[in-house]
Amino acid sequence: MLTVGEFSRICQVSIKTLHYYDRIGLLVPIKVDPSSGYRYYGQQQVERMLLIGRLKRYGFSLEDIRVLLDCKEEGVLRGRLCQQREKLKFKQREMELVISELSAHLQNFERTGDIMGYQKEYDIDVTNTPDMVVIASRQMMGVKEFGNYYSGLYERMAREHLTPDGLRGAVYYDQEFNHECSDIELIVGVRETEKADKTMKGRLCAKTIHKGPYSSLSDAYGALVAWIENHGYAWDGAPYELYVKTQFDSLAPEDWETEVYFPVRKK
Amino acid sequence: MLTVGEFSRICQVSIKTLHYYDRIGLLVPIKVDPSSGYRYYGQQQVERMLLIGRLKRYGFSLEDIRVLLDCKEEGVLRGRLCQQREKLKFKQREMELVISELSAHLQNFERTGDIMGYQKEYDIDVTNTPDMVVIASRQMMGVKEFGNYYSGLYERMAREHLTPDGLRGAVYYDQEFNHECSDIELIVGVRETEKADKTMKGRLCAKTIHKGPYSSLSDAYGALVAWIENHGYAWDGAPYELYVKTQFDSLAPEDWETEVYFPVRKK
DNA sequence: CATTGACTCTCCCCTTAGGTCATGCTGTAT
DNA sequence: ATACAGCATGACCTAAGGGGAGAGTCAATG
Repeated sequence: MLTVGEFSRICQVSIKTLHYYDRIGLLVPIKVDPSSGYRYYGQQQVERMLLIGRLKRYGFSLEDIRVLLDCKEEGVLRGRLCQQREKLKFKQREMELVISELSAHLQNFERTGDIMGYQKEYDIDVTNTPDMVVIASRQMMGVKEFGNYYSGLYERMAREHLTPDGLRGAVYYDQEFNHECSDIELIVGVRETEKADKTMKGRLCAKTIHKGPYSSLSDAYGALVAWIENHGYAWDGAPYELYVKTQFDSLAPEDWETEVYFPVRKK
Repeated sequence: MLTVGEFSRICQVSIKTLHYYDRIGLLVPIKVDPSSGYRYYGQQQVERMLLIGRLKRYGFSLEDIRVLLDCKEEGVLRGRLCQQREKLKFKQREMELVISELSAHLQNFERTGDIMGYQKEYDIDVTNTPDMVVIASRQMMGVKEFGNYYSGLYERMAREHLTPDGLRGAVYYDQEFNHECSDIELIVGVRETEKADKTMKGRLCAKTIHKGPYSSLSDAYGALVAWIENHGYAWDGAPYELYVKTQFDSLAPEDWETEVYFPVRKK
């Protein structure tokens, strides 16, 4: 039997951490002296503690770890580990992207001496957009669930024998932008007018093209809004994006292209 | 002038976030109606908000960002960006390591069906260690500051014309392990007995070799402690590590080797 | 003018994974 | 018996907001 101090030295974790793990039920001492409250740990708990440390490095939350360790099915365990590996790989790719973004920013900064320089390079103009015949799916959804809902639309297209015309986009109806859950309508352009959900009437829009990953899309929004204000227009309806070049064209995120439209009227 | 709602839609951040940024002084509306408390933002603040979002992606804390944006010197700004890029690259390398560790773990798990299998592969035995003639530097230090203190020792070796014998290690005196700040003594073996700080007398130790990055070193500690208990020995003194193969031998972290020693006596 | 509905305000509590005192009790060695 | 190391609990703190309650405000409509 080991006291907290001994146990903490062996496992290389702080006593506070052990107190905490006891409190949340992740690692409960085998014995607690009822009169003094002293905690005593057993040999075999060293193993558990080390495993906890490992899983923590793998990026699991303590809650996840508790569930994992209490779960006896080997398959589930293996599944969760695999899944976590994929998550880490994904995060790594994301980080790669951020680094390249930062590098580009730095270059731009050194060239122009303006820390916001990159943002002024949007070409913006006002056009009358053509009508778009689309099927649509409007829902409260998070930005990350786009994939799920899009696949729903494509499934439906297959079922109803619709022909895509290459148009893909999203309309943002929401008043306030919320990363996790917003009122968003995904649209896919189709040929069959009669079977489509609706025709989005052409209208006057301020438009620009955003090149690069979606993480910096809001730069385009900012540029557009500034332009609209400065050129005597007023914002008039839900903005939308069309995804012109994306990962589905097997392009790297730096080469993606997104058109951003803001419906406007002359002030 | 824009209301919070409008501003939040344009910049794609939540109203809550804007409230928060106002509160911490990171982005203060150009006007606040004194009677109603309503916030009004200006055009030019869109730019600032977007830049904040960017810097946040780059991994800066909001406090950092506030300082950065208020700092007018271009050089400082560029320096911080460069520095942050290096930090991100470092984190990326670390993540790479974790992924490879997880992959190895998974393989081991699938082979043995034992989630702790990897941990049982330490070869442990008891040896009488030889005397070690060392110069030493004992301090409260964090694990990450090893580099600083080691370089101090090497500097001193150069100054006093000491000859290293290839031994490098650290003794852990502390009762409780604390990542940030522990009582650790760094030691470097030298040839000149008379000029050395001390001779660490050889004595009975349980020993094992840990292969791989330092993040999983505590596995070795755990294995040793379990072994000591199970084989009728008692722990008797401050444990220490010797770094046998490290990054200074230009090896990848997977190939590093560390010897871990626990002084023991027969029970 | 009054009402409605959308918008906004502040205030308070909650999250993760513990860290940092402060104060008081316990165990053991001398 | 006493000193001192070790241990306990509890309160408060972190970063970056999210969620909700309850109340006030703005603009358009009847």
